[in-house]
Formats: sequence, structure tokens, C-alpha cells
Amino acid sequence: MRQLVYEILEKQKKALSLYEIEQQFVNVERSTIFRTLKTFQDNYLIHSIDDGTGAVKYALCDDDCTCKPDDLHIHFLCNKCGQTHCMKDMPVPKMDLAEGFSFENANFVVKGICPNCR
Amino acid sequence: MRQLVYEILEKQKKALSLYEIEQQFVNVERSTIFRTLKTFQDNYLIHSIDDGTGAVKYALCDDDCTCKPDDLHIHFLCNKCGQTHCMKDMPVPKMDLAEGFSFENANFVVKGICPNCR
DNA sequence: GAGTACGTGCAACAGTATTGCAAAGTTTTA
DNA sequence: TAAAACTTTGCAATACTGTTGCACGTACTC
Repeated sequence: MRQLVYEILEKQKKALSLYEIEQQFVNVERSTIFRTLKTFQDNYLIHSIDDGTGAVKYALCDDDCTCKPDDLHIHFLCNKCGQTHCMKDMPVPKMDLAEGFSFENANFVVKGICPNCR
Repeated sequence: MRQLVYEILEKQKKALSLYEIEQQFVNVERSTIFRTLKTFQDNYLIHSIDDGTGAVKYALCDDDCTCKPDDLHIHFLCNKCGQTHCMKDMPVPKMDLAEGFSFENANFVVKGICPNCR
């Protein structure tokens, strides 16, 4: 199961939702995939993205990704096709927060139209 | 109703979820508040933030806010108390997207610990 | 005062995430 | 190798948020 889910994520360049992954199988329970993804996340194989569509999406981390703040990158959500792309070469910019705020994590989703939908 | 909801949002410096607003009332239906907030949004009085907690939060726009991409600012979610703050003086940085991607909107949520929770 | 428009509350529903439990499968151990 | 221990899976149920249909009541209009 883990291998299969991993392969699906590997094949895709984009981030997939639980539902989308489920669609790739014929007879696999959502909860099974859910728990598989959770295992992956716990072991830093994948990262999850909340792009605001209501469904969390998942994508493979790079080999050298530690899922630490330094590795954060921007995600792009196409308003037309709904696909979410990992912009792995675009790190989330560091912001100078106001006094007293400490940085732990960030979620930066840019929305617009992707090349395929123009 | 609209006045009451507006006043609640005005009093708070932070963004509130539908549920949190509901808690401020004794006998008001969720749907009523929901529709009130929707009306506000349609008329650009408030903006909604998806901070990844699962609940959309709402905050007043500035007087001169057009809710257009130029007015976007960063939001800060405290991982401890769960409160979401509007960093109205911190605009979302413009990113140079890869060829073919067009920018329409963005959501930038920084997570960490807020001054109150240190 | 009849008709119309608007706001509210109730109830139901949708979509996603999440958990409990038991069955099935796998590994370990004696 | 058989029993015990552990892991994974599928099913069903549930939680939570958001959303809508409908009916009722109030307020406005003519």
C-alpha cells in the first residue's frame, strides 16, 4: 500500500488530495490511504498543503527536505483547474515579524491561472 | 444583527471564526451569522482568512481596502492559542512566478507563537 | 390594509477529516 | 511450526465546518 501511494505521488508533479489519490485505486478505503499519508507525514516523506480549496493536498518532499522552516516553498493553486503545483525552487520569503512574534512555520499559496489553462 | 456582528469584529484586533462569533451571542443561529458575514464579504467590509485550522476566520478590512491583490497582507496564526492576527502593515510580497503562471491572489499565513503566549 | 421584500431560525445536508473496532495478514518467539 | 504479538486494512460511525431550503414573522410600499 505504501509503495503504491508513494508511486502515485512520485508520478505526479503536482500535489494530490486524499480524494484524488483514492480515485487512482479501485477498491481501497479512504481511511487506509489517510493513515498511509499520515505515516508518510510523520516520517517526513511528504508534506501537506492547505491551499484553501477545503481539501488538504499532499506532495513528496525532496530527498534533502527536512520539512523545517528553511525548506518551505511556495505553492500555486490554479483557479481554473484546481491543481496545486509545488514551486520547489521558490522558498517562502522570511518576514520580519513584529516584536514578540516568533516564527515556526508558514503557508504561502499563490492563486492564479496555470500554463495549461491559459 | 449586522451592527452587532460588525461591532464584535471591530472590538477584536484579531480574526474570528464563525464559531467564535457565535459564542458572543446567546441565541443567534449560525446560519444567520453566516449570511451576515457573507453579506459583509460581498460588500468588501471584511475579508476571510483560511489559516489552515479548518475554520475560516473573518476580519474587518481597512477603510481603504479594496480587497484587491494589492491590499493583501500577511496573517499570523499562534500555534498555542490559535488566534489569528492581521499584520496589516505587512503586505504579501510579490513573487516572480515561473513562465506561464499568472497571479490573481495569494494567501500567506505565518505560524508561530504570539507575544501573549510566550 | 394587501402585497412585497427582507431577515431569522430551524432543520437538514454536503464534504472532508478522523476514529473505534474487528478481521485479515505479517512477524516474532518459543 | 504453532501460538502469540503486532500491523494493516476495511467498514461503519462520527465530528466539524460550511451551506441551503423552507417557513415564519417583521418591516416597508403603495
